[in-house]
Amino acid sequence: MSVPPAASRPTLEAVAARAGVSRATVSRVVNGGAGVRGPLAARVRAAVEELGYVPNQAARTLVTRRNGAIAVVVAEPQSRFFSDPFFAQQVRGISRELSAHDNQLVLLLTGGPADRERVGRFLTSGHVDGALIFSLHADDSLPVLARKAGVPTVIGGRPTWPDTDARRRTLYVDCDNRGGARDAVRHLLGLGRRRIAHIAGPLDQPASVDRLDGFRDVLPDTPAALVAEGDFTPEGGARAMEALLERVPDLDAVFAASDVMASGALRVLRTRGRRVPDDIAVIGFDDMVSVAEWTDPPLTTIRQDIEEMGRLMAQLLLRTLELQAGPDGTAAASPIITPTRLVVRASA
Amino acid sequence: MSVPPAASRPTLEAVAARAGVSRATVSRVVNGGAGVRGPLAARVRAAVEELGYVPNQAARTLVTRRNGAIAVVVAEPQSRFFSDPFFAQQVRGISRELSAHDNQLVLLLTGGPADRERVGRFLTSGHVDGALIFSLHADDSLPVLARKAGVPTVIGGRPTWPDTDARRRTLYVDCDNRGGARDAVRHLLGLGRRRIAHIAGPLDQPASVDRLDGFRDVLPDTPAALVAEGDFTPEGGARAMEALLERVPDLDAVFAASDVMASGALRVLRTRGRRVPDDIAVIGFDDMVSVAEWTDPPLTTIRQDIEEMGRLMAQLLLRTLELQAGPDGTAAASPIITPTRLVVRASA
DNA sequence: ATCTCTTCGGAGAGCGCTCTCACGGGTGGT
DNA sequence: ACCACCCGTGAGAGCGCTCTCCGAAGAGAT
Repeated sequence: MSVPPAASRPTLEAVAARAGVSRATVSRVVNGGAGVRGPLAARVRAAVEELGYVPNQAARTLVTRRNGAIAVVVAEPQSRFFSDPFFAQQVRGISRELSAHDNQLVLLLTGGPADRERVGRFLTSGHVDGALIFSLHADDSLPVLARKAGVPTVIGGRPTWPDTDARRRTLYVDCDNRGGARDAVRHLLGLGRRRIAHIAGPLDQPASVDRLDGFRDVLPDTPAALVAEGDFTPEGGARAMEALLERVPDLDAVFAASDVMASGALRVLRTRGRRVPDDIAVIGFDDMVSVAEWTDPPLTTIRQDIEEMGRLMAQLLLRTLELQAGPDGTAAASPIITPTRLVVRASA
Repeated sequence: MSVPPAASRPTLEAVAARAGVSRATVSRVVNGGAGVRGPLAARVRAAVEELGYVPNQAARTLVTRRNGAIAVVVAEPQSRFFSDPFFAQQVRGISRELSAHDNQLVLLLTGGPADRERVGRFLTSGHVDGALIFSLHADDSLPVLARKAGVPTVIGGRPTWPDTDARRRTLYVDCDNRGGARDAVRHLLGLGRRRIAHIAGPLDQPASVDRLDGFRDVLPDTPAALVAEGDFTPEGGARAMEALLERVPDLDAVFAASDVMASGALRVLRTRGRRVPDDIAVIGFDDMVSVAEWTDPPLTTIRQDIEEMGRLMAQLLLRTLELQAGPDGTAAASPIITPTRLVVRASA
């Protein structure tokens, strides 16, 4: 029972014996070989090769307190995770950055609250060096859990929590939602539009709030009738568009808080015989290629580089880990806001 | 440098001191509490609570040689992984089963061959207890790598390798592609169809081959003109359908090796004015809800329970691990073939 | 009341690795 | 030629945990 059935994997000790050196020397060679003379190092490497030695990660972690693995926690129902291209792109960016620094990506999908507890245990028990958390909803306890467990964490998107001290120490990466929204509205103004409406996202999500705020920055006197709340689905966008047309029949431009909602709005406008952009200019947000490029007409939108945001999240976390391990006078890293860019296509 | 900046996490030792018992006793309590008298156990649990003790996984792994984590390796470009509902369902099944046994799912996406090497190292270095590998293509080295590293592995789908001894010891979960195909064809025969064509998947994938074999089991004398190869895309299905109509204008039924290809075929038939199922009956494979239920007419198909297959993969792996740890007279587990079921809708 | 059997709890040996420290032999300066 | 110094190597102490002994104590049998 104590002896594993298969031939046990070779240890450092075995390699050392084979090469006729000490454990310490083999360790040095395996970890970069600094401070070991050429020929000796070569002999060690040969022994490693012959025995097919691979370091035991658990033993290594036990002493270094480093794992080489980063958790990506997605607190969304799996269906959402797999269907929304947003996650795909973000994960790709993260994956790329982590690989480049030889860190493994450990993806944790948490469905129900029971899962959440298990994920919490996983994080605290030292499986990973840090965590990247996507929690789009306000009440999520996971980031708090991670903080209490002392697991360095970077959040995807601005947290919704009140602006306490803890909040200010929280790292996150988000795009400049507010600035992007301002650019969108200014673009519409530049086209000579004067009755500009906004289709907002669900206002319990910070991104929606920020985009609405950006809209209001430029058009502070907009009456409430010109703002309708959608839910980031095409249907929600369509419903909002209908409501807006009803309330303000002569509007001449719409800024939707997402491309997907804009596509729903476009459908309604087409049905109603309003020409885009001639009668009504439409502008979206996200620049989801699969959406914005395929609408009719192709959608003018505010581009955010989602993959880059993923990359930055990973980078930020890795840098934090480095600082933590380094000298005590820790200059903390800070949140990152990525820029957005207006992409002009046919709809505005 | 050797002292972590944050307050160090409490160890077993600390809990033991607090509870006034030995390390061993605390360990026993933490691991189920067998053989510790009630009141003492309670005292220990209180100490654990007060100190917020969480076991150090690395230390635990070092001695138990168990990790509580299973890798899911997807050797596909990420775009495919995130867009194909097949993976989503399978991962959901896996996730469910692993969670139920308190194992963590570690998702590894391998894009290029460079990644592959890194994944190989990850597997061998003892980060995980076992691996579930999806490698749809014949030449993939990953399962071989895993075998050499001594990492217990279960493959998703029948392996393509030649039927060697090693192959026979390989565990996998697949659905009864051949039997399902037979059912499909028999159903068409039962409807009185006599000129039945087959749109096959890419024949470098075992699933495609098996489905074609099933087709041939029932109709051994089918001329080559009645079989066209597609590529599991709607366009491929459409092209294959066109070729078949050209070669055999009077065919009265088509069995497509996937719902997605069948949807392409349906489009072509509609364009050509062939009524389904009156003129030509169509039957698919997979029962992808998002496809089969939404075609016009709704698609008769062969259902495979993909989520269940994922669950079974996880189960098979966990059982293998158990056997490996258990008594030496190891009765090996064996591959699993899940049943398929004919789902009759309107198209046949 | 004595002896044996059972159960509970403690002591201690590692798991495989990293890292500090001490030491030997070479180099350069004088 | 000597001393100071440094660089390359080995010895050894843990990292935090599990698990196998063993002894102590309580229960039951005679």
